[in-house]
Amino acid sequence: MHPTGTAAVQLHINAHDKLPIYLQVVNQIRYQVACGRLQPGTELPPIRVLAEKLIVNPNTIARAYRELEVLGLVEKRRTAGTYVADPGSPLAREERLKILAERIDQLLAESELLGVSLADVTQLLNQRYSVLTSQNSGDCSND
Amino acid sequence: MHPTGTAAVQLHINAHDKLPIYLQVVNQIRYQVACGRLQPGTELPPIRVLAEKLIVNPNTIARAYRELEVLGLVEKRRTAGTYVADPGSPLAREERLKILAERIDQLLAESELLGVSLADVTQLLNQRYSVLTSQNSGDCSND
DNA sequence: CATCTTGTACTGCTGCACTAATACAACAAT
DNA sequence: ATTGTTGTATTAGTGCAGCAGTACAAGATG
Repeated sequence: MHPTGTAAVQLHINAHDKLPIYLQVVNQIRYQVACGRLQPGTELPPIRVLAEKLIVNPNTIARAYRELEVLGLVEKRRTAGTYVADPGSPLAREERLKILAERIDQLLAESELLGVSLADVTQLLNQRYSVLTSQNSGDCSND
Repeated sequence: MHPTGTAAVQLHINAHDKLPIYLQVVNQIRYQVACGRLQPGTELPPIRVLAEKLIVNPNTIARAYRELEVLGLVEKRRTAGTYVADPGSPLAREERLKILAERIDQLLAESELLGVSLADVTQLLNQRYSVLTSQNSGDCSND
């Protein structure tokens, strides 16, 4: 028996949202992991449990967990549950950088076509960062 | 016969691309306007003509033109054709920055969720730039 | 005015993403 | 070994975006 039990992950799903349910789950867990609210080694709720709680099909949660696994954020142990992966894991970081590399390649491709220099892109990057961080000051609040 | 004729817009459509045809058209025209290859006042090909050239349905081109109109890039004169909108340089510049800002915002949101710092993003940006420029040297060139 | 060319509107088809229903496989606990 | 719990796989249903077929409205053109 586990003294800690599974994590009481707090998720809010909007069925009317244009974003797919499984992506809503993915994003919220990603965010909670990123901000430390869900710590490495924590066991996530079993697929069926979370599915029942959110009133969706288990397959939907399964897909979300699979996405998270690909992202290197969680680790599935066959029949023993799903756990938050060690963020310091080189493999996890490698995966994350790979994802970002794709986005960056797209960005650079567009910049090329628009005749915008790397320096301008960098400047715009910092500029947007400032704007976005000043808006999203609410960082990983606890309730 | 028109002395100037309609612009011989050079578009390459990939039917197998995951990106919708009408968006491929939109993007390519956006780029060509942004980099000055299509200048203000230029008449775009009639919907049917371009549709026939690309072997797609006129409605698909119509949708693309409508999107471009919403973006303020083109101006439709009821039954007299579609023209590249007037505010050339400022709008073109504006368009370019708008396009890049979108991509950059997506990139930053992704980075935040993945717990990757701005510094890392910047580093990765330069890294990918080096890789890509050593391979590709495509630009807004005129053939 | 008659006609041509332009963009528009409406309708239906198709493929795909998302979700669900259900049955299966594998390891842990006892 | 038996049982329970875990994730997995397969199949089908549903809604919608993208696209095409066709008929229409309206200004240009002679």
